[in-house]
Amino acid sequence: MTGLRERKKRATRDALMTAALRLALERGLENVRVEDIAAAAGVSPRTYNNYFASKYEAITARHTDRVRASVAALRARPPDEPLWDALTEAMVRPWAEHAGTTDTPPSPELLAAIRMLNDEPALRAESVRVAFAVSGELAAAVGERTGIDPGRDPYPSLVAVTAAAAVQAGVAHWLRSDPPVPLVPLLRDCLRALASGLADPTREGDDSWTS
Amino acid sequence: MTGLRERKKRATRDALMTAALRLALERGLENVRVEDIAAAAGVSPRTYNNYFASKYEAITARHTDRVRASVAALRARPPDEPLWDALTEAMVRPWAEHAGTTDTPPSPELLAAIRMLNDEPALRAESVRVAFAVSGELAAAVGERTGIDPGRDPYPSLVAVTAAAAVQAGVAHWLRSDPPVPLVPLLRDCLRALASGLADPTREGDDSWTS
DNA sequence: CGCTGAAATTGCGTGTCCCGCAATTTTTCT
DNA sequence: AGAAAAATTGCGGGACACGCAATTTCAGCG
Repeated sequence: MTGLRERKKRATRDALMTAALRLALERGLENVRVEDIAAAAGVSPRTYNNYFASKYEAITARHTDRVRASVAALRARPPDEPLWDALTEAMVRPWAEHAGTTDTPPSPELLAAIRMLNDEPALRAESVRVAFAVSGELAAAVGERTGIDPGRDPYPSLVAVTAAAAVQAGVAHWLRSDPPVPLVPLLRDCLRALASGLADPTREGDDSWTS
Repeated sequence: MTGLRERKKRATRDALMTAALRLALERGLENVRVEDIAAAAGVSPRTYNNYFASKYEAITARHTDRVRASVAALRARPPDEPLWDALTEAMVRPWAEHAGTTDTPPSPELLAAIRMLNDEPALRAESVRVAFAVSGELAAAVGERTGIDPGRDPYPSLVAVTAAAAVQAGVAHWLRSDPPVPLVPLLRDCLRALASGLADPTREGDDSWTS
């Protein structure tokens, strides 16, 4: 039972996020001012900055919320599950829900949004900033799961940051793929390749990319 | 034989970089304005923005130039060298030159600079922005070396972006390490772990971290 | 119900930043 | 030496982020 206060805050935040993303997609990123977003959400420009510290935060908020969800997803996996199984599921899930499966393609608007996030340098910088901030928590979760102290051994941080990077690379490749490739299997491939060694496939003895 | 024009441009760019970093270290990042940097370098504030598009670009320029150097270093490696040997050398070299070896510790000022780059969110964002921009070229270099088209196969991008991430993680761990750990061997360990699979060391069958 | 304290919204002002434009100075080339 | 090209500079505007204080809105209680 949440009070009216909290519900209103969430509604305002959501309205700002939605309006910001919609306007950015309609007009292009540089043709949107903070004033426009605030007006579209029905609040004052000053209130905008009470919710988001920069113009780009609101636009990337949906995406960065998904990233944050990955950490929670990892913590929600059964503790005895092997690390890379749990990590793969946790990283893939936020994308699986929205980006469609093999037979249900992603909505054009979502695709355009993700594309904009990857093409606009300012938005890339913002989302990567959050990704790195979150990677600390992700490393902590990996540390708990493996029993390795992230302060003493770089392994948890290494796993967290490279896994996040692998997802980034996978998404970027997905956006460029022609003909289109289903995202979720691609992400699984990337994470599997990461976990089993990124051996040069032009040399002998590796078959992780032939399946 | 370079003309006067080009030499002067390099000199002013270098003066701006140096002044920006020095002032940021002396006063703290938020207590330095573009006007101050320009004054310290002996140019007008307007000229500053002819060289750097943002206040933070100049401060991170030394570091981002190092990152760019990694790509050139990879391209300079002998073409028949195994991928991960070449990649490790290319990624480590820019750090090896400045961050000291086991017996020659890094200079305190450089350490403070790198620490600031990792602690200040604005500088992190700027350096990561450049890192990702460069990672495209790094992926291209990996593609050439392996003969794999980055547009068709995600492998080159995956290698490039995860290797960059591994270096980031290594540097971050190095900054936190107490007692201090020599950086170069640590980076080599991180890249070797990445290349040979980030298997969970708490499970059996992996010895890459015991050497 | 009405009151009181807490929390959120808002308006205003300020400092900073980034860039377009045109004028001026500096370098290069013949 | 003089013309062309390039860099520097001053000016001005647009936008952004934030501190501060006033106002409005909500929550809890007698």
